[in-house]
Amino acid sequence: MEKLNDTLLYTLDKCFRTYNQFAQRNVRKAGYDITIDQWLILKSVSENPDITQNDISKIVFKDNASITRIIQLLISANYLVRETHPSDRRRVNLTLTESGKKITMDVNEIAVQNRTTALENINEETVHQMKSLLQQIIENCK
Amino acid sequence: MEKLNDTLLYTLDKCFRTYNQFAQRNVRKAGYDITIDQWLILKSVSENPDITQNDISKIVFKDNASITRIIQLLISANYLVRETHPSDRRRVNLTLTESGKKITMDVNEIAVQNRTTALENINEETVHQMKSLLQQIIENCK
DNA sequence: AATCAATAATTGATATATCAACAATTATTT
DNA sequence: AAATAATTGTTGATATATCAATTATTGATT
Repeated sequence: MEKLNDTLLYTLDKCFRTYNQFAQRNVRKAGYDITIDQWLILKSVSENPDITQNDISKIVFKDNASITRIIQLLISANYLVRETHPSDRRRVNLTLTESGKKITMDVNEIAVQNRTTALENINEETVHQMKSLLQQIIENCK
Repeated sequence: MEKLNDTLLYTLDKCFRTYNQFAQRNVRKAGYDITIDQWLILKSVSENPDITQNDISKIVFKDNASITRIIQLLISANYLVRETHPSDRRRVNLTLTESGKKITMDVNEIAVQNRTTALENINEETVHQMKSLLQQIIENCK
């Protein structure tokens, strides 16, 4: 039985978790009481104002149920407003509040900085290569 | 504000989740009622019989509290036995039961197969490159 | 030996992940 | 139009993630 930590996917796991913790720590250190996951949802609403929760779940790669619950928190934190969609009453209409807009932009700056730090000393070409590799793995897992 | 899904770390996230779901699905399809995370813990105990929970948490890159709780489940599923450590009573002594040993090996086979599938059409050299890149990112996040 | 610091593990609180079951609404079929 | 299917979202149950606080024990200091 091969050792646990020899595999690429172990390193992938570790990298993912390390980066997540790093990013979350920095957001908190900057004084924002929001998780990266919550921010990702705010961001996708801000980028696509007419988005459905189902679409969000695909974009951020999470379960529908998780999205519902994260959105409930964002509403009670007063970052989002939910109304029923005018033309399709199954859907919900999500709108960012003013403080929702503000925190989305503020945290975005931190996120950009996080990525810069995380990718320090790694050149564009390598990043590009890696992306297509990851894409290949994603395809293989379907 | 740049688009969500352009970044390397978004792809990393997606890849990680896709692989995890893929792997979990296959384990379940094979009839084993165990999560990948639980299996990882069984595996690290089997590889290091005298391991502490703290060490496990470092190896599988999770919080101490998570490890405690996952181990509680593994004990009630009768895959693990917990006793106090003879020479240090703060520690717990973890031992795999027979069925624990069996499932660890069985799921290992599936895991090997999963990795093979996930890494299909990707050559050794590229995998190697990617590992060191991920390692670099991990370093950058410290 | 008594005190203090460090280590190992647990517990509480809250957030998220996942699956399954469900309700409401809309779209399609007959 | 009525029946059926598909879509959108919610809820329940359970597992895991994370932080903070806590207990028990051991190690180090004085």
